[in-house]
Amino acid sequence: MRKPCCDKQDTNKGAWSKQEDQKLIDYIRKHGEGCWRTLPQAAGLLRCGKSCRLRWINYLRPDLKRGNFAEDEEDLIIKLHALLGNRWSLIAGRLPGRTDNEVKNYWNSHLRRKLISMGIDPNNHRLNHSFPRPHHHHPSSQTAGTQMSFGFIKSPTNTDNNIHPLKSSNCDQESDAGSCLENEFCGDRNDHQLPDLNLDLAISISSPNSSTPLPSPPVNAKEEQNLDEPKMSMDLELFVSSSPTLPLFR
DNA sequence: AATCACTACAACCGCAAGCGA
DNA sequence: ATCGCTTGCGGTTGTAGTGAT
Repeated sequence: MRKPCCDKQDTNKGAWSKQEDQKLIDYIRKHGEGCWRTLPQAAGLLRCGKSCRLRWINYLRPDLKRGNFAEDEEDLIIKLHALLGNRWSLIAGRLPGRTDNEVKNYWNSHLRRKLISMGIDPNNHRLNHSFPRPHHHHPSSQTAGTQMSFGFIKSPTNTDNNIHPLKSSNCDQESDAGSCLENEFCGDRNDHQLPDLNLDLAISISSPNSSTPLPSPPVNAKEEQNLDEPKMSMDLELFVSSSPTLPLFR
């Protein structure tokens, strides 16, 4: 077993009781999210600040959506994962009402498996010949019927922190993920080496009434949380330029 | 009915970044 | 510059729930 994160003997651990939840909610309603270190004592909770913060962010916050992920959310997570890797907080920042923990769990329990079953390596979003090959992609053969597009691959020598876009995701209009990937990566193209490219990520609202993308979101995940993002399906748009690479992430 | 295997998700931990003294 | 504290992130674990045998 691991060592406890708090040295205090008298802090509760494990599942939260309703009374504890209520104390935390009441305190934050009155005083707002403040110093997590001192919050437990001030709120009368026998928990460490870290535990309170996690409970609030992942479970108690009033703006959480909860419930099943919609198809467009799945699609967006996959696209963002291809672009960002395991930057769960950044990915969650693009999904209103979702937390990094929720996205991470959903990825690990659903989406990873889904990609693997389609013959796609979830680590690099490539067709993986050691995984089960996708049968020739009838949309109906996909469990959720999700239309997905994967416009990105990693260079084989790169880590998650260095993922290259191969092409913007315009192939999703007529083909599903597998065939899109096949078009992109069939043959020996897995060895393709790509130059460093600058990425500019933007979300646009795929509502019939709004055809113009929103301005590029701030790169800081905290600032992203403050965006007044409409709760509707979104399309991911990538702008690839040859300008010097800008720091996108911390 | 009992047991086992698997899944989903809440919660924990260690680490690193950020920031002020 | 560096030290200590706090916060936030990502990886991992624990466990309740559910289906299969």
